[in-house]
Amino acid sequence: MTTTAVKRACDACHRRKVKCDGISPCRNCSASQLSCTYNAVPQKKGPKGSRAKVINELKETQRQTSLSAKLQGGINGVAASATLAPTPRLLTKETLKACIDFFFNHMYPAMPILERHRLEQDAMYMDQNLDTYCLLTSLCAFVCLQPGMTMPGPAGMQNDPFSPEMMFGGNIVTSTLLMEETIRVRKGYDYVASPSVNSLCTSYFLFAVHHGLEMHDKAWFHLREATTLAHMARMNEEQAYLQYDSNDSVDAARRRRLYWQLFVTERFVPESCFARSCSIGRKLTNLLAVHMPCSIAAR
DNA sequence: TTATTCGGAAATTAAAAACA
DNA sequence: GTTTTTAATTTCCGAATAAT
Repeated sequence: MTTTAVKRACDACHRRKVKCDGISPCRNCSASQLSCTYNAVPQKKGPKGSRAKVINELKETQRQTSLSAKLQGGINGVAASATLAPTPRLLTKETLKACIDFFFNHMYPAMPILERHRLEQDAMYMDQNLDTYCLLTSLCAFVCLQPGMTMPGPAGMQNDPFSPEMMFGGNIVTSTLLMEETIRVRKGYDYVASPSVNSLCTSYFLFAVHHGLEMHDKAWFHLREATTLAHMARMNEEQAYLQYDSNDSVDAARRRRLYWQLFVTERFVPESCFARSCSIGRKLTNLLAVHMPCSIAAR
């Protein structure tokens, strides 16, 4: 009945949800004096992962949240802690993007434990996956503690649910908030049963954040937790990597680096070091530069 | 009145599962 | 291998709302 859909609508028509004629500049843009661009990168269509994945995830989160709502007697005493579900809009897309950028621009060489493409793919579904959500909140908590990291402020958009003040200590507040969010949401699902690489990274970031905040006992706890999870995932056995090497070399490489990261951190950032305040980022950079084989640190 | 916004139906696409 | 089923993404219709 109607005209056939154009294969690609321009950015403005897409936003406005109006029919685009697909030429440049399109009629709508010309009419409203907008510059007609086609910059948006189309998402991959079609199912991702196993078919039942989403439905099972939804079931699981529903089960967990109803369960935790019952179990939770109110840890902080405030209404906000009635559930272990993620706090809506705590972690904005802008903040997340800024943190991911900062991580890969400044921290990645010292911690090559994330793979950018995978991370960005995963990030799109963080609302559906608690494991991913925790990884991202802990990553942001860690990144926003770093010297030189400025959080995206209210200048651009006005949606700033936890408005990070651009002054001293502002990032510490944000970091603490995100760290607590990670820990809280983590209680809502069983990340120990079959530890994923992401939950390992989450523990590692929790370690790093606590360390940065001078909470050394808890830092140590999370580092040990990460190590324990790594052993549970048999990351100390070379044989365990063989299956990944053939199927998913990116994942295998990540596992190897992560294991080394843990190994080096645990060995060279012992309790004695906790007594002194030092920038974990700088320290690890130095340590890893010396102790990590190039083949592993490379990329 | 016309212009704009946006919920959501329909179409499109691609991966997973089923089949031969 | 090919076909079917299913899920994710896209376009854009048309009702609701805002502007004039």
